[in-house]
Amino acid sequence: MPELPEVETTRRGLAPLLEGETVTGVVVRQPRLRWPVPGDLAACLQGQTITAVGRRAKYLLVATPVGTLILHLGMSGSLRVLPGGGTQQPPGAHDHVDILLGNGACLRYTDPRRFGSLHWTAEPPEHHWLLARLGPEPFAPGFSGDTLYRQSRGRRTSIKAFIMESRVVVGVGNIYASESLFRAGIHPARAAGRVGRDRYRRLAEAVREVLGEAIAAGGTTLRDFTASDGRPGYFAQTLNVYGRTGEPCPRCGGPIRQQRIAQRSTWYCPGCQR
DNA sequence: CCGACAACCTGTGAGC
DNA sequence: TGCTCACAGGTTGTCG
Repeated sequence: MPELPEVETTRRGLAPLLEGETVTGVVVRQPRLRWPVPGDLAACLQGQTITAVGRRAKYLLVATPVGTLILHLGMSGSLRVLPGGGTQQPPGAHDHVDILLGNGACLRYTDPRRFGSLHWTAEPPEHHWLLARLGPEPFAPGFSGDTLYRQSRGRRTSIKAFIMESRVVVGVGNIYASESLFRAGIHPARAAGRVGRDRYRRLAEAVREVLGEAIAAGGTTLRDFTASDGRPGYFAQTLNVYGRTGEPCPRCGGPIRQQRIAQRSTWYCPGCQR
């Protein structure tokens, strides 16, 4: 999926196209996503005017006066706005949901692997069970090296698994975990509880830098991500270690190593990261 | 409570 | 060319 920068890129692309529009219809072709699409989604959204498109962690929040559509793109999801109610582009096998808008456009949700989800809530979205236990946003004051240090005391899990925990900080997925740890000079397999305060301060800064630069570049293009306007992101060109097995480390020139850590492929420089 | 792992899906690319 | 296998951006739930 889209990691946080891709979701934020999608949000920025969608917001001006959706805000102020009224939902005139909802077509659900495939309700079996990560969680079933609510059967009454059409009834909830019908006739509502979209007031804002927000984001919490990797969830997109489409707000209306009476409730919020909570959308997750999973590993392979994407959203596009199509003109002409989408009739000019007949839905493909993985185009699971269309949300029709008053101006004749169509918000189309596509997700081959179906790890994404759509929820509706009439409550403030932060109260929803999916969002209630999330940790701080990386750019919020609640996220810092000091909080990382405190939370990690006694933790024996790898620091890579630790910074990918959504209760610790949201938005650090598999790509940016490797990239952040490289910038901070920390070995991804090191136990989280055995990293000192100064190194956590560097890590917090690295997370903000990496995510911030990726957002500025419009996200990372890998296999199947494109921004909502169809243009690719350009951050992939600036990845230091992710997917670069055997290539020279940009800092020391030694070969980048790949290792399975926290059940996911992980890349690091054994010379620069301790 | 903690940590490891399975599970949910389809598509793609490598290797034979 | 075609088959099989490993792996892919996420997250919850379960088990020991």
